[in-house]
Amino acid sequence: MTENRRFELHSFLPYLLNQAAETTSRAFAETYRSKYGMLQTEWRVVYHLGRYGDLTAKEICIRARTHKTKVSRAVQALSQKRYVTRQTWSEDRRHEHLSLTPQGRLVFEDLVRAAEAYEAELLCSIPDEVLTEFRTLLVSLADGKTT
Amino acid sequence: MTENRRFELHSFLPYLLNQAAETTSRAFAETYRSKYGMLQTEWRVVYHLGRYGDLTAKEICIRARTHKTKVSRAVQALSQKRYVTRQTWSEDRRHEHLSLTPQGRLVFEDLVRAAEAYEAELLCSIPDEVLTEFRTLLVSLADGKTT
DNA sequence: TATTGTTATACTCTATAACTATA
DNA sequence: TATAGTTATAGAGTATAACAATA
Repeated sequence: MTENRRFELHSFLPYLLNQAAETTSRAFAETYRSKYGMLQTEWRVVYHLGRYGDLTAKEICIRARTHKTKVSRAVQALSQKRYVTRQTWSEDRRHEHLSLTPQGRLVFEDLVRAAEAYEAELLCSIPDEVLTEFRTLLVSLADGKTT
Repeated sequence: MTENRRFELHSFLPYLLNQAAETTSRAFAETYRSKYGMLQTEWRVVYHLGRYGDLTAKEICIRARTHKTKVSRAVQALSQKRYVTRQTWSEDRRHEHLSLTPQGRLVFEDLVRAAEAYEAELLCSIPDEVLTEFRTLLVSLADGKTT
């Protein structure tokens, strides 16, 4: 900390991260919103079902670090849109197996393609080593580790 | 883009930025919230008045990239807390000059110290060159520049 | 007509508590 | 009792339109 450098909000990391997150998320959110009428948690649920196969709501909560109330409402919305089906498991009727419908799988595949293309565009000018370092730093900040 | 690497949400930049922004912002927000009962926009308004001197609401909107409705409500709240005073300008009665009260200035100084300490803690293990590069990247992402 | 600032409204995201049905 | 999932509610952030007062 240099004593004679004044504090600048515009270099303050939480502020910068917020601005960057807002800008980059908004553009992608516009994709799943306008094409499929989905919200953020819905996209995350579709992603996890598409990427890891059928899961219960509980498993999605853990993998996506998302609270059960959010997952519950997302699944309800996705079910109404016919992107996800729910089936009570006979051995323990508290669990529901969630699956993508064929239509839901198409949505998943389309959104993954869109996400890849969008990220490639965002990062086209950044060398791989820098990007790796950047991601590592973001993960450690996200995990609340100061080291 | 390597063809045989599957897309991972957990490396997707908007997702990572969101997580990092959430974690780092929450900790600092807890400071101005619990000590002074302030919300995010209120802290930003106090910061701009403390850092740049008296301003009109309009000027804060421009500098802080914040919509006038948010600034309006923040100023109202700060005025009730006696951190900010508002004075209509005689030459153009549509403008209001906003100033920190002495109490508001103490809040500003305390929060700037807290922000500096918090950021130092967040970044203690990151070399200066990396940090500079990191900030530059965040600014360009926040500005929506792909280059 | 244009500008500064306020009010109203709605939507998204986050967070928590209380509830159900099952076990 | 504990667990999976639902419903209700509130706070915070974002966005837009309509408005009043002033120029």
